[in-house]
Amino acid sequence: MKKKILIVDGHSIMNRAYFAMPHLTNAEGEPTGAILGFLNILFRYLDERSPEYLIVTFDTAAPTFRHKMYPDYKGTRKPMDPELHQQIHKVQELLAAMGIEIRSLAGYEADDLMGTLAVRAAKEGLDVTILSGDRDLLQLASPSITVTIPKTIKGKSLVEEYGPKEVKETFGVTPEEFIDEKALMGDSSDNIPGAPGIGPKTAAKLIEQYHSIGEVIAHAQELKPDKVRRSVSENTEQIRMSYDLAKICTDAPVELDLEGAVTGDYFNEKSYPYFKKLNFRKYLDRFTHTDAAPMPKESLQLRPYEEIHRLEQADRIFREQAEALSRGKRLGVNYLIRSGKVIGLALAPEEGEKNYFFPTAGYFTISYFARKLIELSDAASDRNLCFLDLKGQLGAFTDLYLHNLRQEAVFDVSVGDYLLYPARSAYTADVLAGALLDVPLPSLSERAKAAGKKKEDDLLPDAPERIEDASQRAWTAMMTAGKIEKGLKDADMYDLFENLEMPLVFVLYDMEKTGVRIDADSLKEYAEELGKKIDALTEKIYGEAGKTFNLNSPRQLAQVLFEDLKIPNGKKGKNGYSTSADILEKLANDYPIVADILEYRTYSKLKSTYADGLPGYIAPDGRIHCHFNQMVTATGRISSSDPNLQNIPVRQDLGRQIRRMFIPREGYTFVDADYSQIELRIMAHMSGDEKLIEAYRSEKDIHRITASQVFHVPFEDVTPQQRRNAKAVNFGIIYGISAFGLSKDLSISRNDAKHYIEQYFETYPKVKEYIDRLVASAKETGYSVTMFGRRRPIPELKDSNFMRRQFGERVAMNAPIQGSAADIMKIAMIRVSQSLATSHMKSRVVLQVHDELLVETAPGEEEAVKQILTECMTHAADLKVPLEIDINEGINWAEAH
DNA sequence: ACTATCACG
DNA sequence: ACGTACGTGATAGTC
Repeated sequence: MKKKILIVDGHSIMNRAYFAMPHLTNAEGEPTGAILGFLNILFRYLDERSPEYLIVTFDTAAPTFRHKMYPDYKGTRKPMDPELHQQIHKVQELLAAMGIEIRSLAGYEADDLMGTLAVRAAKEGLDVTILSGDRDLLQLASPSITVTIPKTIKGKSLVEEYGPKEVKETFGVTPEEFIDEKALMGDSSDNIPGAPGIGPKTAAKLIEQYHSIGEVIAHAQELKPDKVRRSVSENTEQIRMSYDLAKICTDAPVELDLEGAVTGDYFNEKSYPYFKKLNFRKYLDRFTHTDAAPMPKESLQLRPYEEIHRLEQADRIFREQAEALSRGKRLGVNYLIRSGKVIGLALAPEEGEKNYFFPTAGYFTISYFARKLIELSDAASDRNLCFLDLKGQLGAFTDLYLHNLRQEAVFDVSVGDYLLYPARSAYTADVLAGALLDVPLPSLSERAKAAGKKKEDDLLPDAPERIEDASQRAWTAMMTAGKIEKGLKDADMYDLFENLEMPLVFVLYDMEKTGVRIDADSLKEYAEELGKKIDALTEKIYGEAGKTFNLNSPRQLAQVLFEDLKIPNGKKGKNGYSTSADILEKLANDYPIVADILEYRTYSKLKSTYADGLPGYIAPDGRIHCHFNQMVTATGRISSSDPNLQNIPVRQDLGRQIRRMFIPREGYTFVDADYSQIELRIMAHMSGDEKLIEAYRSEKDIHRITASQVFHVPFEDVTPQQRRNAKAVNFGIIYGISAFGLSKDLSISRNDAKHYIEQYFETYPKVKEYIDRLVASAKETGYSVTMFGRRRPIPELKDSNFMRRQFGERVAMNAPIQGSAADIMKIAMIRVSQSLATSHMKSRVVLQVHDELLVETAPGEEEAVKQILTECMTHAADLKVPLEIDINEGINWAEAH
């Protein structure tokens, strides 16, 4: 077996990866897509073939010998996208850290370098593969040199491999003749002139007949037609020069250093920080050890932990830390919790060289921890008791103790960092340590993999990896708190953090802990009914289609509707026909099968997501405890998951039945309050448009008033159609208006939509000024701001891509409005929760759905709850228009809403 | 793991 | 010429 060498065309593979991959970024917002694509292509080959040697080549910026020969060489080439340029630098650093041989040569292109290295390696008896995105390299194919070109067809990555035989078969010329062909036809991307008037077709024909430019030129006079004959005979010099430009040099002044090119373990200590920074999970999982060498610039050292078993020792440590906290020093705290059970507590003191871990099993109780942490919170002189994802930690306290924890002493770095960077994918220790401290901290799942486990769940509850992880979480909280605090203060968001987001952590924890009761029996009955309807409809649809197929498969459905039944289809999307509701609705009147499918979709959604899905979340207490996520949305809203209780059906009767199954505990009732058009009211307030403000003060149907004013008709004469249109425009403004979006929503022409928008802005000129101001300000500062100072960075506004820039503008219009509404609701929630607590009421907020709060109300507290909700919600902010709510009581959620 | 679809505000 | 309404999460199918 011959030994194998892989020679990679760095630039061209990066280029290919850049255009094939979506725009990915790491935690710092730096582009990483092309690098990931590059690695995917590279490792696809390495994993499959395991070559003994590997060299990656890159071009240099310096002019090459070709420029001397022909100054216009590559003269028409556009400058590289800066986003790609940046990544080429980074991939070179990464490859170097991995220990991969990188070669480039001033005065020569990577092609020449590859050509030379390939020929020398072949001479050494190696089996050579060149990996390039570029067909130019095909001229190098020989019995021992294969040229491999990665291809992406419909998202699938494949490779094409060319030896001399494949080149001849595919292109009809030998590798050597490739050069001759190019010399004749030229190459616009490299600005190689070739023979004017001779394109790919003619060139191929000439080479097929004469095999080389020498022969073509020698027979110039015989060539036909006249045009070709003249072009060749008048441009012989230019053709010869083009040949020299096109020919890849195979005797560049370089040595083939096989020793440096030996392949090895690329997932090593040196490369770990680079992968960590890039945040490529796929490759991070390949590391078998996670003790990374520090980054070159890095001086921070990770700390070891000491496990404490003796009570006196623990008491002493807590005493010392209480004293340190009173002096303003920080302390990082992290409970190790595993499926609800506390395994231990980790502390990371600001002073000292080690962390501590206190295990529960046989040594300490959770009451001891809770008492000590309460003492620490009392001792703290500042918000210097630091946590990471505090809400996830509060379960380690029992209710009584939690009540005594001094909330003003705690700092949740995850929440703080979310305010600064609301677009991060996660706020875990490894992400924060990487982004803020430049420390490559392994995630727990990496630790698990390095310990030989398949996933982190396979680690025992008290595995050393988990303890180490807890210790580093505490450390990360302690270490990042200062930077985050400063960041928040510099951005004028500390008040928002202190008085809104931090108190909200406790409110959301309470809501999750309380949960909401659900009637499992009714849900089951409902599921059975739906099942019958679905079965009947399925049969009916199969009959109409004349065949059976999987109704849930959009692909198969599209095949049946648009190909078998030949129903006229709107348009083909990227991956075939769309079968989405808005397309099908337009066909439902003419085709009964389409109407049935829409009905089927409704039932099947209700059944799978709600009727069948929700029961799996019912806890032993008969209630669902969803998660209210505080660090997910870019705008400041809360999200709900596991399950999502913010998207329970309400708009249609059948779906709304599910809300009947959300019930209060025995003897209690539900009181539900929701803001009336809070976002439009915010817009009226922030724009200061007198007419719009007046409209809200009049307390009449706002969409009707809008219609009346925009379309110049008396209030009483507004038609339902006009009201609908006005409503759509109102929403459009909030979403970041565009004629296209509005036209699609209303199924009207783009011109009509544009006209509506113009009329709207004429009616409310200050709204126009306001949204223009939002965009201008976001462009200037790079972020949008809500009424309460919450920011959303909008890097899309600076994007080179027009579409993404447009998106940035819509975001700049929407985020302050949606975000201000979220701020106001959060203020209301905190006040409601505090009111209920200080008056020692038993009623509890159980759900929040963006503009709605659901309170499980104890008997006798109904009126008080209504009063509290009304007071807290309507006075959460002082706007130029009233903040109104609708409020109702009922024995289930549907009735209360 | 990604895409299409659809539930909510 | 480009190809969009803003913000979420769950499910099923397909790769």
